[in-house]
Amino acid sequence: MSRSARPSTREEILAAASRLFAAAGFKGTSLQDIAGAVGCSKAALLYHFDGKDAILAELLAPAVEAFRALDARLAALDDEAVRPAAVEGYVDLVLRFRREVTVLYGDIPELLQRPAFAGVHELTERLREALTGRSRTPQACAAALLVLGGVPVACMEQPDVDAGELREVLVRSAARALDVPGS
Amino acid sequence: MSRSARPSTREEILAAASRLFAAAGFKGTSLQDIAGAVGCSKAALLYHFDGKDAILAELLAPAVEAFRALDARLAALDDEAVRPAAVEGYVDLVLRFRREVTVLYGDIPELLQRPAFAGVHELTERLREALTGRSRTPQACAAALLVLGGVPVACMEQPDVDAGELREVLVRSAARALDVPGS
DNA sequence: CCGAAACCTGTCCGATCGGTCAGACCCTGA
DNA sequence: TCAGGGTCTGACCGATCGGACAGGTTTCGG
Repeated sequence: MSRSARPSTREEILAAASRLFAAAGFKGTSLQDIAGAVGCSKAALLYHFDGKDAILAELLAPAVEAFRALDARLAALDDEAVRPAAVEGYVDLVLRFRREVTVLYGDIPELLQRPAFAGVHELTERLREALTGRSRTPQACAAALLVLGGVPVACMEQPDVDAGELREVLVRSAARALDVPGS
Repeated sequence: MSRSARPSTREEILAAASRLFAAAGFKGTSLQDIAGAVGCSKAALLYHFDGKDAILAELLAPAVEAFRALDARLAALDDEAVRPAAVEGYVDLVLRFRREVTVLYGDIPELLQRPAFAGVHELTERLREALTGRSRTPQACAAALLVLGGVPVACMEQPDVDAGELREVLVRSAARALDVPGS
């Protein structure tokens, strides 16, 4: 009786939910969608899990725990050593839990497909090329995406900071990340 | 076109929708919520706009148009001049349309409040401090948020790139953005 | 003063959501 | 053989969603 020989329904549910949450977001995925992907009834999901939130919680538990472990590791370092360790640790964390992180942003793609955002995708694509100086090296692409995704977050999270000051520091940081000459 | 003597119902709807969309996301805001904030009936919204999507479209139209203008401006530049212009143009664009950009990420905060993400907010806060070396200068904070928001996007948008390679280039770009010594 | 257009409301609709429930179908150990 | 726990289903529920519709009220030009 090896418990992990065949994929149990429970594991199939988690796998399907992970895929669907990452593709269409948490809100954008209904229990019916998951049940359809697994090939069982919606009631079967709710037999194995105490609701939709419980599925999400179990799916993200390893990622959250790893985040907590990183936090504990960084807390033991002094102010000098903490910065490079935080950078490497964060990048590693995100890369290790790519799928889980994608769940967080999963609702955005569907939003971008609405008529209000018609053409924005192509604009973003060209902006990404402009940020790399129309180069295609992995280094340039990754840096461009870092700026593309980071600037809005930096602006959103600091709504009270003066726009002029924010502009100056963000342009400088972004240019450094991109290795733009003269920065 | 209506003359803007006092705020018309139509303008009140747009203002309330902008506020609510940014706070709770597009999906997270119902027509009933908007109507309640404005102080009118749900049917009144649908008299002034052809559905929920139309409200979003009108709300974001100026931002999309500005994005398009930036795209046209960048297209006329050569590969050398385009990079610094793209950086400044993008930062300016996002800062000018902070509210509109926030709508895109609006669904995330509510998601983060679910039990699955219990404690993650505090972890993120401490990680931000670690990335700045526990400093509080605006430059360091903005750079940390740029990295915090940019790394997941860079990982998500390049799912096929080898993790090891992505790790190396992201660590380097992030460290440069943060101005970490020895990068 | 009147009729039409603009504005707004209450009410209703079909669809879909997350979730509940009684019962049926196994498989297994006594 | 039968009892019982684990598994799963179909039917159903209340709530909420975006939206449609008929009709009432206000405003305004002729």
